[in-house]
Amino acid sequence: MFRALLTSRLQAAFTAAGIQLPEGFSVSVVIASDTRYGDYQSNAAMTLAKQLKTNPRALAQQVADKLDVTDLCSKTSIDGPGFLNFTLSAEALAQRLALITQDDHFGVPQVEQTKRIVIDFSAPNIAKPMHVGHIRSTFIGDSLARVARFVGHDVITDNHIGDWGTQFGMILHGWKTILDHEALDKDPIQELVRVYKAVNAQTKADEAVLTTCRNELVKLQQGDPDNMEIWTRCVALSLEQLRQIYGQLDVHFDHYLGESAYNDKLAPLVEDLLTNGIAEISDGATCVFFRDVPELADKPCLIRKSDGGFLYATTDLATIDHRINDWMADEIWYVVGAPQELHFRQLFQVAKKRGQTTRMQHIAFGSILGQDGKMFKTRSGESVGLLEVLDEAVERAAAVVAEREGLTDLEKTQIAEVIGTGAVKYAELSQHRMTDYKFSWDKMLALQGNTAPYLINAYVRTKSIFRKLDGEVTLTPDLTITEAAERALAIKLAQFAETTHDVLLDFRPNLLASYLYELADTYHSFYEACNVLRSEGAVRNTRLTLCEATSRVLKAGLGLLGIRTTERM
RNA sequence: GCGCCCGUAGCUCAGUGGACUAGAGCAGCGGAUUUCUAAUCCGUAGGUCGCAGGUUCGAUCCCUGCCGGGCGCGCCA
Repeated sequence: MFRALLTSRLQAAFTAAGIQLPEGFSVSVVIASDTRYGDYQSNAAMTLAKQLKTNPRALAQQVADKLDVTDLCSKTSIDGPGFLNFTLSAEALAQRLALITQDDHFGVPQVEQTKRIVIDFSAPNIAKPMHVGHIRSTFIGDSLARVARFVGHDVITDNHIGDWGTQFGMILHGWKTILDHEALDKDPIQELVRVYKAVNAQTKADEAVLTTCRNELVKLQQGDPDNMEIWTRCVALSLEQLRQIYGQLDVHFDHYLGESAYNDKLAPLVEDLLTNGIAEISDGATCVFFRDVPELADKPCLIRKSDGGFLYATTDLATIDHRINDWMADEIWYVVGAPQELHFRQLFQVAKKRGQTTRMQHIAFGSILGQDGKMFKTRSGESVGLLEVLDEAVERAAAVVAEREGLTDLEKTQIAEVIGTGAVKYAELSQHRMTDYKFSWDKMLALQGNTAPYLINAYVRTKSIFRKLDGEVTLTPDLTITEAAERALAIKLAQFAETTHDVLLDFRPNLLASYLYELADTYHSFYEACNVLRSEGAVRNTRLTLCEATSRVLKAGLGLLGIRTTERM
């Protein structure tokens, strides 16, 4: 990619100019923010001059004299207080373009060191419907998994479903007293939710019910056959429904290892921690204290309740063991909401105490808020169901597709599905993961402007051109980039490589989303300015190559966001 | 009380690892098509980048304080 190439060339120029780089100083070249001066820029001379207390422009000149980029750039310049600017040559761009149309990875370099990365995301609870709150973890996690795989990592996706929580006390009691079997056959989750809510309400009114529920839970945890059977059925029913939703979303997991998978590991784990002196008993509960970590000094991590029950952190620790010991994970990424930041800091500290050096990363994200600006309450309050959102999205897309001509009903249905779900995914992924946002139907389901259909439409436009060619696609290396719109598109296409790698630097799919939007925007402008089919010779060939490259990058890029494309719309 | 995150156009949000006019979308206004299918394009209008200091040649971006909002802080997950 150009950024990496220019960076190493610039680095070499510093060395050739005999300039000693201070410890920790790295020469950086970035895509130009102001394209008036060039396509790439570096402020290395300015930042270095500051440290060395010399004149930045003079330093830049010294380096520029030694810079050898004639094979990449048609022009380099020193501007303003000492910016080094690079303008790519038409030849270099043309070469790059050809590569994008041929390379399996569209010119995106593979990582030098492949890592085995376990990504933990989505993690819905059994016996509860997925709601909009699951959108973020599911889509961000899925996208990061796709990007990590694409650049060469060995990724394991694991859905750590909540199949062993205290909610089962209520469900078990409800199952035995108020379950409607007919309703269960019809819509299992809906019936389980009804039961759960009903019992939950009972416990509020009657303490005795709460006690009964607790007893049911204890019996389950002790392996009571009846309760185990009910639990097994609940899990099976829920999983079936979950898989269906994931299928619709095109999200796939290598494993569905829920909390229950670690049940028999918890007691030995806690014993082990006590034996090693990592954990201690405090007020009857088993805790790990972090007295040497100031910010956690008064925030112990609880791993066993005074009644002997295990906790969230206990299961997570056992899960870490499994991922490290059995899966040989080099890294573990947790795509979980920001409110759980403290939990993960504690968890990682415990792992550290246990001598585990695997890199663990909490990829946090902000909350989806209701219209009142407060978090959707998953426990008591109402939230919007994920299925409901998807159905509505597909419906709205279908209304638009219905007016199109030349499409069969089946095609229309498929297009509406791709566009509807794509719109929902894009609405999430185009947003910075840390910002909270208010849930809005209109935003989530918009089909115009900066949305999935806008990007898919650009792809469709590339496809329709090749359809008109009717097989006559003979792209030759004979490229001449002359028009401004052609050049702008070529440069955008080349930046796919940088963007894809940047996504993983800070786990931000929205960088890719906004890149793809810009690419589509640039393509739409190119499309208006440069007619492809009516042009001739090398110009036509160049434009066709641009279309082909755009087509490939859009499809691949959207694919990395988990968004599918259609050939027509 | 302590900690974390956020505060950018009417609305919803990007962005900036320091450059002259801070970007999109939606909503508003004005244009473009007997097309390579307009879910498009072009133009226009709209912001003292929460407030106050500090560092710097230069800060929306870094530092400090404050204000506003969200979330978290021992037996839920």
